[in-house]
Amino acid sequence: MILDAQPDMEVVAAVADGAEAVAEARRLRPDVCLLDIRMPKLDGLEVTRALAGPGVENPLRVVIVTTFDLDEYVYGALRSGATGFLLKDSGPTLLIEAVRAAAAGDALVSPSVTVRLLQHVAQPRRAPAPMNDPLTERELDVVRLIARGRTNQEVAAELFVSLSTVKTHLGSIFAKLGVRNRVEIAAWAWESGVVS
Amino acid sequence: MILDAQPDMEVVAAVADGAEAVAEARRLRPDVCLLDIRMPKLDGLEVTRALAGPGVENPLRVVIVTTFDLDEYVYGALRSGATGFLLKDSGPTLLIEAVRAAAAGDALVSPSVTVRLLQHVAQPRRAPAPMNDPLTERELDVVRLIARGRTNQEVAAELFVSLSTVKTHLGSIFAKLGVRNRVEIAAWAWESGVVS
DNA sequence: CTAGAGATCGGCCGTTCGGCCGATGCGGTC
DNA sequence: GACCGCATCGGCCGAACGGCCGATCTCTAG
Repeated sequence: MILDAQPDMEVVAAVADGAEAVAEARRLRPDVCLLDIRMPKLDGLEVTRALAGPGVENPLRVVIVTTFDLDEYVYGALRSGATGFLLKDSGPTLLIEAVRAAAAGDALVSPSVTVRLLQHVAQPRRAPAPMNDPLTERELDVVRLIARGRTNQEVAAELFVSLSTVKTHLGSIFAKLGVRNRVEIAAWAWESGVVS
Repeated sequence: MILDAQPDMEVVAAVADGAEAVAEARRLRPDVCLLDIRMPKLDGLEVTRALAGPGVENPLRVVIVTTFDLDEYVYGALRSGATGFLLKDSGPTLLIEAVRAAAAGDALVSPSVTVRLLQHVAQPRRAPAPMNDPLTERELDVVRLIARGRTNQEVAAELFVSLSTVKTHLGSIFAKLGVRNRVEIAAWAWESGVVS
């Protein structure tokens, strides 16, 4: 009703489950699809992948509308190809704007969800592990290369030092960060924004 | 005018440059500040850092409103502490919603900007290996644990399988992702959002 | 019924990792 | 001059990793 009341919008179909959604969307090819996540037969993420996922030739614009504000849903939806993510408490104004944005190829995400997305995009360096002892600049060089998957040998070559030196630095990093292997170094580097 | 017409909003000040913005915002402490980026004396990003940047004790909510749709502005604004980013062509509806969201501690970003942010958050882009072959659910279980720094032995214990099984899965993952060691798996997991 | 994909296991073997010892130089500070 | 943090190197060794082979079991699709 909200959308049909808009002069520039028309609701062309309403369906009861995910399988119907895929069938009707493929038949009618609407400008925008609104999908709930929890639906019978196929859930919203699977429908999204079918209609707009990577590898689909003429992807439709999909806006997810759901009551469930879970991070796994958000990332799942966006990775599946959704161009919008709305919580059902967003009000009619945002719903209309989200559809209009999707039709234009843009994306509108609920403000309460956006604020969490931005933390992942723009987080300044904050160590997840309590770091009483800061890393030296040289140790950070090693961390950055380790986090990109380089072996000790490759790190040594890229920093123009010997393998022994790299291993010494690694030992210091292990002690300072309180981690036990190089993958935990990589995880720390990604979480703290040392690499991105 | 647009904002003052809202029953739940009141414009308490309007200033001519960045220096004034900082002074008035500190004096009046409004619920939300709207800032342009290009301003005399201090630009919007510097003002944002002063009012809402990392390390500020009682940060204000800042919404950037600008005509310049540049990635460096977007990321700069969000890293500086902005809780919203609007383009001036967004229309009055989104402006009102952005202010309302900011007042609630949420964040609204222009749809045309959001669509680019989402590509950075949700698109697993990997030049050498565009993943023609998706990982199975079990392989993803292994990836998630590996990315958190678990050893093969620990992964085996947590998944209730043998060490051999973990190594077999790892071999498949190496082949599918086109990587050479477990740290590159971790890096892929963080980049693609499999872990966060 | 058959073929294939996926999950599960085992063994062998060379490479890499990480811990632990020690050592040298270089630049600061007290 | 003495001390100390930092970067640089070396050797040794056990554990972990990763490649390569083959194998069984289940489930699904044709």
